[in-house]
Amino acid sequence: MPAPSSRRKSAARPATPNRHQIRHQKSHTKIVAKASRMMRERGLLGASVNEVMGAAGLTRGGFYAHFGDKSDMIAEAIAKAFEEAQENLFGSISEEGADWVAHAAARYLSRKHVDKPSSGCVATTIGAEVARSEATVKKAFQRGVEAMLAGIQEKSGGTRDEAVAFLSTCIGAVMLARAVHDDDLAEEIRLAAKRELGRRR
Amino acid sequence: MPAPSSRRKSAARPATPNRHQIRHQKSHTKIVAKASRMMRERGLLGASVNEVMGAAGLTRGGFYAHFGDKSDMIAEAIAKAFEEAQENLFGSISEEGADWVAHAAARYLSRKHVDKPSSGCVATTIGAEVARSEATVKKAFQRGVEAMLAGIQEKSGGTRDEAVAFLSTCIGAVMLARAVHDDDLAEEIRLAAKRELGRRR
DNA sequence: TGTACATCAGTGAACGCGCGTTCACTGATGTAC
DNA sequence: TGTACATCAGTGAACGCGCGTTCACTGATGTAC
Repeated sequence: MPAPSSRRKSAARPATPNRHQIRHQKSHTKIVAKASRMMRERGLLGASVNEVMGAAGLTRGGFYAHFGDKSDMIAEAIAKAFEEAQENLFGSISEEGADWVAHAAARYLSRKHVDKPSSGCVATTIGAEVARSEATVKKAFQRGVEAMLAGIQEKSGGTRDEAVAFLSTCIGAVMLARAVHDDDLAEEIRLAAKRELGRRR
Repeated sequence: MPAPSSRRKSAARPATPNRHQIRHQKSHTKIVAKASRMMRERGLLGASVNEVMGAAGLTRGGFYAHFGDKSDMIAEAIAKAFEEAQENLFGSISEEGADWVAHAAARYLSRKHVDKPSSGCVATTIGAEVARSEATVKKAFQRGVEAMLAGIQEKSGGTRDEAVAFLSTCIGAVMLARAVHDDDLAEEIRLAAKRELGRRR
């Protein structure tokens, strides 16, 4: 759900927000930002309400003035995470077409992305948990995936099928590289996927 | 860890197991089997000791006669799950080379596999959780991944890079298809990945 | 401008619950004589 | 073959803990006169 955030029955908001509203909005933004990072670091279950609120400088009691339940927060955090990740991973690549694909693959399959899930792609860290979550969460996830696919297809100039395969390969490879025990194998997976995606032009 | 299963300091086992040992072994096998399914259905955290033991027809107290801690059980369950999944997904495909790839992709990316995670590939369901788990678990996962990669490369006759990309694409696509809200989009992702993998020969 | 009351965002203690783990135990099986 | 004791696998109550959620509250801000 976008944001039924307010306690009130929500009569149309006045043009200029007052200080209560500003404070609420700032807190809301901070909670979602912290949730979106913590979620990627520790998973949906690992990002507990108490800890997310603490990271945002608040206490747990205030949570339900912002969200109906934990799933609502997760849904917002997913939307935020997709925006951020799409910017980090695919933003400011000047090339287009086949060259874009190679650059995007190199960015997605960079050592940095594998090593730092907290600012990376949501799909690699919580995809499986989303699959077991309720509709609100799955819908937010779907919107993010569709945005990524649309972006990939536009920039790469390829088919929809190619965009799907590209994203799937990226996600699978990063997840495998993170899950495996030895760094050598992790690197091998990462680099193999990067080479394979770079070859397709 | 393979199986430090016994309570005793484990003097070499006698050639013929007695009834105590048979019972213990049967329970052990059943616990691991239930864990391996439950884990894929609900995730590592979702497969609680209590519920796994209950599913195996036992009570929670007996758990620590079989495993040092929950991670040990998870590690064994992962090994079991990889064996089972590799048989289900890639077993008995008579074709070889490029034809094997198309058949294996069709099997991995089947509607059935997407709809039934409990007997499917472990990587799609718990990969991200494994990445956050301790060494025992990651090592078991790694062994499974290496076995799959070796199997793929042998049967497909392709390069190691191609095997890595193939597996990554399969895993990413199935995870996405499960996580997304609308069935239409799920099917699109599944079929797109299947078509793309089938084209490569 | 000054006062009295309403409304707001956030606090912190409390709730019921399920988690992983421990431990004194029970009843079946194995072993020694 | 029969008896006494040891050893086994599994039981079930109990532990401390963190979870999501609720609620009476506090102090800051907004509003009416």
